Amino acid sequence: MTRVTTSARPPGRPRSGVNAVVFAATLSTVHELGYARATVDRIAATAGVAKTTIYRRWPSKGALIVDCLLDAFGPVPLEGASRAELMSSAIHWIAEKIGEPGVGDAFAGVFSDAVSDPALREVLSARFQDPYRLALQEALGEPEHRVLFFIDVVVGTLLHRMGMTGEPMVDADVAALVEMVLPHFADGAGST
Amino acid sequence: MTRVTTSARPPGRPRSGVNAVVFAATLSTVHELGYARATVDRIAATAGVAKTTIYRRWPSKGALIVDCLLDAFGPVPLEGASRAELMSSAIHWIAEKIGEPGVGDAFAGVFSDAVSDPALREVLSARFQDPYRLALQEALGEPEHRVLFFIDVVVGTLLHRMGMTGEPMVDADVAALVEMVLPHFADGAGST
DNA sequence: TAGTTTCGCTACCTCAAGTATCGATACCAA
DNA sequence: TTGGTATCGATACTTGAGGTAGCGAAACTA
Repeated sequence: MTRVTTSARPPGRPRSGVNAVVFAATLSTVHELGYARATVDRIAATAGVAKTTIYRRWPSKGALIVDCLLDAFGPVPLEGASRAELMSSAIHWIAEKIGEPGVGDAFAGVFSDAVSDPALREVLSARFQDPYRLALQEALGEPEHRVLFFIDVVVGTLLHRMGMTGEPMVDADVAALVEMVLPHFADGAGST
Repeated sequence: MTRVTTSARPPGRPRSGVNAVVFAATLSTVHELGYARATVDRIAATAGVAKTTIYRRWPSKGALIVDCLLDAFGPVPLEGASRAELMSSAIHWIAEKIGEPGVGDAFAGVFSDAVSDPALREVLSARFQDPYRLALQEALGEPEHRVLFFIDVVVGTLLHRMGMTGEPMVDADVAALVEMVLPHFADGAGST
């Protein structure tokens, strides 16, 4: 075991720490111009970075957006004494995140790209949805298909509003969403 | 009033009746290749029509898809003795339509394009969503914002499932969606 | 027969994703 | 100090798709 195991820094020039700058540039560009006009060229220019640098780190625009969203969302805050409080806070949390400038546009944009791009769909599902799904499964003690249904309803509703109107869902409607979803997922309800 | 009013056939060569053929070619191409790879070139080739003929009738790919969806969906069958039956049948109807080959892909695709294209969003909202919204408002006697919320939940959920998995929602989950939505829209409930 | 409009066809424009290459730079190890 | 390696920015390029322009031919009316 004379060789260093895994933590050895690889040879060559180290990467400069511009990921955070690129993420910020991505969100602001998407917010200003919309998803389709937020070209990688413009994002790179806004970040003060060469386009080739972005493609050296992310294999596609979709992968960049997914990483950017992962960075913007962070982990779910699964707080709340009761089951109802926990679900309510999770719904409000994601609604708030989707309402942040650029986040909802980027989410809806990459989601729509994924529809006709199986590879991107796999990335989106595995790297973005699965962590939240697993955390919710554990916190709620629900089987996988029920949590997937929960995510479909909450995220689908919020994205549909965002896509149809261009504006995030207002608080009153988010509250209505909570009121509608909670009884269906109360203990012992919705045995499907 | 010697001039012919409005019903005179316009001069020149009449348009050939290829709309139905183009719609069928659009759905089958989208079904086979997905939305992004269903280029106007391929759709035209499948329909046995020149690309310029398509652009003479529809100003953009998005407008073509919207018209194609209008043709595929047709009017909502608002049947049912009770209010619950009416909503249940409407939900099952749209779930079935979205599950038809090509329809869900086309819907999700044009929806995602609309996110970053305000003009297309306007077309989608005015020509596609509004007729159904008005019919539901009248049939249910609900105010506009409640019906919009209903549409967000139902369509958003179905499209999210379609976008994330590539497959339409199975019947059991559609039934769960009905069970979740109906109580919220029962008479006197959800006063938001 | 003249006028009008659509037809298919071909060529083209524009824009954006993604690739290739190059000299320069930053780091490590001998 | 010197070589090896991988990143950097910059520029140019390829590919693919939406959409347009212009042509002669065809179909209809008056």
